[in-house]
Amino acid sequence: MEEKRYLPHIAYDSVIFGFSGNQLKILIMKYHNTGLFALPGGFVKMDEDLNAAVRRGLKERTGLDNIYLEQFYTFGDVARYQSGVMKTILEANGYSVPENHWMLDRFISIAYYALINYDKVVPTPDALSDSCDWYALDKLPPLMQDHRLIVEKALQTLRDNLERKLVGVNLLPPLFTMNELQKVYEAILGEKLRRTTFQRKMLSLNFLQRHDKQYSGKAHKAPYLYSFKQ
Amino acid sequence: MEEKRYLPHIAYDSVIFGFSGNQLKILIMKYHNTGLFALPGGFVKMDEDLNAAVRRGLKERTGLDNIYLEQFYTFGDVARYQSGVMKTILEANGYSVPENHWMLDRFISIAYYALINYDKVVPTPDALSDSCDWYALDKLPPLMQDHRLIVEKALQTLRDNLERKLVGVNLLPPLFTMNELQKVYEAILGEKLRRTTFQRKMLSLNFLQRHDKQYSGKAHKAPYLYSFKQ
DNA sequence: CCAAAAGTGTTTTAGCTACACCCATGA
DNA sequence: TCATGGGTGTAGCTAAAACACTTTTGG
Repeated sequence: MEEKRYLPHIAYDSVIFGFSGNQLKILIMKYHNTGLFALPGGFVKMDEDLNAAVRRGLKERTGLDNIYLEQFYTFGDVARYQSGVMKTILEANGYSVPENHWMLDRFISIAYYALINYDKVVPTPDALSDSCDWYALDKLPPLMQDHRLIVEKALQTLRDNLERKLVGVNLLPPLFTMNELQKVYEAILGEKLRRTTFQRKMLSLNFLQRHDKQYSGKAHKAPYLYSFKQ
Repeated sequence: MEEKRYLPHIAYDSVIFGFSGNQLKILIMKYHNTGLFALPGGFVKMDEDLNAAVRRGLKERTGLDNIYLEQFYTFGDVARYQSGVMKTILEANGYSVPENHWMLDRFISIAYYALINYDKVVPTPDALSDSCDWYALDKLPPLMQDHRLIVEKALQTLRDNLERKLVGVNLLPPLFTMNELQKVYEAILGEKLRRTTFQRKMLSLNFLQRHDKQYSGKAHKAPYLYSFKQ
């Protein structure tokens, strides 16, 4: 955490999406003894690529490599930064903070969103925080600074990209039912979709591989299992 | 240009699109005595919003306020920066540059694209450059650092946004013919479009206002003039 | 046999393409 | 009256939506 190891004035924040219980959820950190909630973020080392810094942070918080990751906006308003907030966090962790500490400066933040398989993640807090947990999008705690805005822009970008990119492959396990895939789309779009239309559209896109049926033990026809081709 | 006025390690670059002679063109600067070509860019003042810094730079280079502006990516690789290039530029302008000059450090660059009305612009070079001129996209000079990549990503983003955003309104004068609008779309997409299909699609989108015909003096039916509604 | 969910066949609708035709204009 | 480019009508095709129907499963 000492000065000169990281680029000053530059940070990143990540909106990490997972899917569980038919809901879209994101990872939120809680800082020690402050009641402050924040997106997982971090800094860029002097000799480190920006994208590599974000992947390093994701690895630390989720334990996962090779995450689907997309940069979507850089937040650079002066007003987004209040130096008092960071001072509170550092002092609550027992650091004595000089007035000119580099972490109290103004920061620009490059924001990314990530899509991961919920079941494979072990959320891990960092040194400054006492928890790192999943929160459903409609039950987020109040977030510090402009992090709420960052989440909303991430979700908007994800919606805009939904038709162009293969989103499901990153949020679902290797085998899944058509109904589960539909629930992912509904959670992202925030609206119900027609079952039959959805099924035909997905099949027509020709990226699904059909496998044996799954017998759920329920009193109805067993659904096929699917995986993503290639 | 002195230290402490600008945020270190942070720059922006802008891809400024204009439309003329049925071609898409962008503004390129040439640095004094170096043969180096670059995108118009700049730095962010300590107490200035990032977006405001970019608008300030655009105003200086084009004379225009209220430009259509969109941030599309932040370039943060270590390899994008070679300190020798900036040193060459500064020395060619008569500055004696100490080894630890802030402009020789590694920079992250936030990239924007702008859409402007070609006819309203007076391209203006800055203190370090001896020209600021329009270049057609297929006749760009070799650009320094990763600026070529930035241009290509800007064009790709513009294409992706073409269906979702009102692009023509920023590139054309207030009154224009359907044929001129089609030429804009063709220049952006890099392909020919069908005349009749294009006309009907644009009219069906319901954002065009039809005005009196324009008598061109040519030996054929005079086309209607259009403007964008609202 | 029934209820519930899955899968598919059929009809309807909407949008796009291709082609044709007519119109207006100045030489 | 001719060539040229502009505007629109129409038939045909394709993809999506809407609806209905059948199938499979466990109680």
